[in-house]
Amino acid sequence: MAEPNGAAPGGGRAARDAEAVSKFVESFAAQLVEAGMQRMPARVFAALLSSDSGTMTSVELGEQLRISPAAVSGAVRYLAQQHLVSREREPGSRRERYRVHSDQWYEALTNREAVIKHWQYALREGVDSLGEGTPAGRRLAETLAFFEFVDGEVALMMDRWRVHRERHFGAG
Amino acid sequence: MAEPNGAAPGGGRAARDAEAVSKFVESFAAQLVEAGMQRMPARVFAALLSSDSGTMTSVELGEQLRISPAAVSGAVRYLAQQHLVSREREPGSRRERYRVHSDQWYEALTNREAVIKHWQYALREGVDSLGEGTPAGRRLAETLAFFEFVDGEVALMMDRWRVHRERHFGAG
DNA sequence: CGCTGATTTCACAAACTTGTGAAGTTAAGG
DNA sequence: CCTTAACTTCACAAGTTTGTGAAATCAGCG
Repeated sequence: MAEPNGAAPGGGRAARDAEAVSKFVESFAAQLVEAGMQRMPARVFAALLSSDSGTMTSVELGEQLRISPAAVSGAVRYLAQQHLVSREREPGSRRERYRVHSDQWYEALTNREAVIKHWQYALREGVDSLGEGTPAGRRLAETLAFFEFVDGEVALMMDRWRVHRERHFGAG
Repeated sequence: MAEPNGAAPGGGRAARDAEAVSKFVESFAAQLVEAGMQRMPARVFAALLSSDSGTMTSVELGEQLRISPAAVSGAVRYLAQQHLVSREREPGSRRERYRVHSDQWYEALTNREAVIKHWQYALREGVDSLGEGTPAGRRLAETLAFFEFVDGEVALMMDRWRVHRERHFGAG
């Protein structure tokens, strides 16, 4: 049988408690679902996050999560599109490995670039069609200003985070 | 007929272009849906946002959005729970008004207090059950540190926003 | 180049969500 | 207290989403 998570029992380190891992995976996935991610991508992502190597194959994911290859395929496609995981072909094998980059995933969380732009566009439309001078128009203009403010602030915050991270966790 | 949005035609100001308002309401609601809000709450909220007085009655909402009283009821209950709207009883009437506080709603967006706490709890559980010393445990610890960092930064950012807002929009 | 194992695509059944009509509850005003 | 308008609750039908099995496609390797 394949050894999930790159930690082979008897391989020099105590075997991971499969049940504890699974418990974490499911509860973390539940958080992701609550935050709007679909169930399968959430579970796959959580499983990858909790693997020591940060990579798992399709088969390993299917076994840990008890889902079909089709479900793994769909989840991975979604995660790759969102830049939350990358795909690697193992040289000399037709097997693929999916990898989570620990430092990229939460950056993606804050990279709402496209999303923020859509909000700003919708709000600008609103200000125009309701009229700048109307109370409703002014309310929307203020909301728009808030988004513009946040947009800039988040970029600065991430710069500070990288410094903070460097200090506490060493170079990436 | 009830006059939606508190702007009575012939009441001294040009009548709002009902179709333009509706177009904005639906497109803004679509953004909210994309961001994870259910359809009805999103539409009700967008309608309130685009009303001049910032308040609408159940009947007005039902007419503008073409939905049943039951749908209005459910949507409003959800929005009130999320502190996105408040309910007011008109004195001397059995009719209720629902109000959006322009400055409260985007604050609520960033007040992920409860949500952030859940994430932090889930991640701490994960660090514990996977082991602080393992690669996976370290990955989770770093993610947890990120959330803690963001938590603090967002609070500071909102302080700066209030100053910025005061300057550009005058006192609330 | 065909064999074979890995991954993807596709149609569908099951499960879940959503909004409605209708009945039920509440409270203002006679 | 009875009437009646306003709001809420509830069961259900319609619509949507989700994950699966099976078939199809892809890519090493002999």
